[in-house]
Amino acid sequence: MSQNAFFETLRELARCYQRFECFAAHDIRQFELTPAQFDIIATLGNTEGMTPKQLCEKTLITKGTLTGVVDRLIAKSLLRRQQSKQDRRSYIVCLTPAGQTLFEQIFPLHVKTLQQVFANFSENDFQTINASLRQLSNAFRHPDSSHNKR
Amino acid sequence: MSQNAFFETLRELARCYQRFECFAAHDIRQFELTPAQFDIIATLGNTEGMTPKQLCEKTLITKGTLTGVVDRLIAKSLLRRQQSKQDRRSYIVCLTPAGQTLFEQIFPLHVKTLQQVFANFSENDFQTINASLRQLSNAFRHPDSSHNKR
DNA sequence: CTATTATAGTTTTAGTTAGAACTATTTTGC
DNA sequence: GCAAAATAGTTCTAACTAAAACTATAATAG
Repeated sequence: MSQNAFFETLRELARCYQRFECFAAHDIRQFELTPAQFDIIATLGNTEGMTPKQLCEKTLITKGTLTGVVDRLIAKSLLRRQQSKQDRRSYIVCLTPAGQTLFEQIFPLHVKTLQQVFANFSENDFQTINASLRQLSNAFRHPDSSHNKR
Repeated sequence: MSQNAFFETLRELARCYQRFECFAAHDIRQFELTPAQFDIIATLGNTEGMTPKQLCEKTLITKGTLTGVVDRLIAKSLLRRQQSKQDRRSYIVCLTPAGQTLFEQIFPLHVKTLQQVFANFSENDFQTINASLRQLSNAFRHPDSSHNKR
């Protein structure tokens, strides 16, 4: 069983991710947003807007899911759709003024929380952690190549 | 912006976890199970069964969710509920013979896949990665203590 | 012993999720 | 230029998700 050291690692990975989600959700819920909704708002902040396809790539939300998340944010008047001139299948999603205002409230606050969380991390810590995460990520995209869309 | 090195790390964490989920789902779906269902089956394998509470702790599935997942596995005749004698609020969940058979098929196969994925990882790699993940996890349970249930 | 409090599990709600099938448009190959 | 293939987004389905409110039972405190 000791040759299956990956069990421990996978458990740690899942726990780590879940704690992060749970932790981040705390800040976010105070503004009546869900984590997915926050992800979209934060991604669109300080941009001229982008297509759903670009949003999917940046946020790791899949396209079928994105439609619904964007719909709900539009219903809250935080986003709007803007017709694209190059491609009639597509459009640009961007923040409304209300969305912009919300972004300016919530984003700095969230950054501040994270700065506190990571206050004791050194440059070197981050490099080690990133290397670890990349090594893991790469392992998961390896075998069949029929696996894995990301 | 360079002082906010954590952005990169958080993105890597999310990507890593998602790739793992997506990767693991591939094996699992071939047996008509969802990741959450597999998690339960794998946890109950080689045990005498356990209470929902214990299952929640081991699998990171929350209690409200667990009820539904267990219900669906019972509907597939892979699990059964067994009344507890000590506590009438509770019961024991365990594999049926069919569940046991499925476990014996799918679990070794999944382990084998993972062994391939991690074939090039050394003992030392795992230690480094685990240390990284624990450092991250600990950061997320720190601040208010009002955060974080896990 | 009884009232209070805690715990085990369920239900409800609103939302996210992946995957697959679908529509509309664009791009490509011949 | 037109048929075939690719791409952008939507819709549909089944399931998972967290959180909160709920029911039933157990443990505790006075």
